[in-house]
Amino acid sequence: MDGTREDRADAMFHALADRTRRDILRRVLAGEHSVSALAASYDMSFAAVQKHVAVLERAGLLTKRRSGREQLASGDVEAVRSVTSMLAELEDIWRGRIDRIDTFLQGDRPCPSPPSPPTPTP
Amino acid sequence: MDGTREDRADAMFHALADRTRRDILRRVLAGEHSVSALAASYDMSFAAVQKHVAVLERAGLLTKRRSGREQLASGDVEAVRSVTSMLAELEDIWRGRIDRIDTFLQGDRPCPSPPSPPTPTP
DNA sequence: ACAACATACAACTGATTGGTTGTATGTTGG
DNA sequence: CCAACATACAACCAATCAGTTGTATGTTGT
Repeated sequence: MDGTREDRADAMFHALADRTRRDILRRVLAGEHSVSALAASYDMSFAAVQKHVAVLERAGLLTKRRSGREQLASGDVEAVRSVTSMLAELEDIWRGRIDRIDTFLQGDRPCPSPPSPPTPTP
Repeated sequence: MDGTREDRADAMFHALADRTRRDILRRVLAGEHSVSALAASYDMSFAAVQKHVAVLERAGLLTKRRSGREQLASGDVEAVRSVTSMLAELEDIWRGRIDRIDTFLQGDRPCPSPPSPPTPTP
């Protein structure tokens, strides 16, 4: 049993499930920002913003790079794309349902239950 | 001040940030399932699964339809697509950064700070 | 050197979450 | 009718979360 794939999905969707973090992600996708520059934009403590940045970093959506005494955060668009591809998988599953209905209406084969994903029982 | 847009995003990403819920979503995107049929697939109580279904429903990722004594759940692919489009917005912002660098390298105009999204301070 | 800045991290709090059990309400097949 | 089924919902619990304050550590400009 692996789980690292699903763990990554957990971390990414969780990171995106907070509007402050989504806003931070927008800023760092637009360009590098130091943590304190980010913190200045929000009506909360520096430590709170720092934690949000850490959540985004753990999820891989953001990377940090030292520059003197500042820590410059930058959004990782590849990580965003990997989330998009997870959603694309969901769409594919849905498309599979339609295809199954099509073949059924054509009297083709008796609905051969699609290649269901690992079907974990957590 | 609205917030409903961001509220929807909160609900959707939160709903997706749990592997059991993602698994349920896969199943109901593939085809209708009653809540008890879903519950039978997981090693947790019926009530727990029922709550997961409710979270997905509140996020709009799933709709329920009564059929006799059963409640049939079906995945809403349009909602999945709306999440995809939120991610596409993020990618666009990133693309904007690249474009700005391009125009800068062309000595075009002095980086006219992109049309930053509402920039809320939560 | 040192004061101001940028960051990191620990400890605490209230709210939310994911899970449980128990109970109540409809629905159906025989 | 009624027993078995499908769902709903409340109350509770442990864990996690989002925020706070406080303290420690490294960096820089003068």
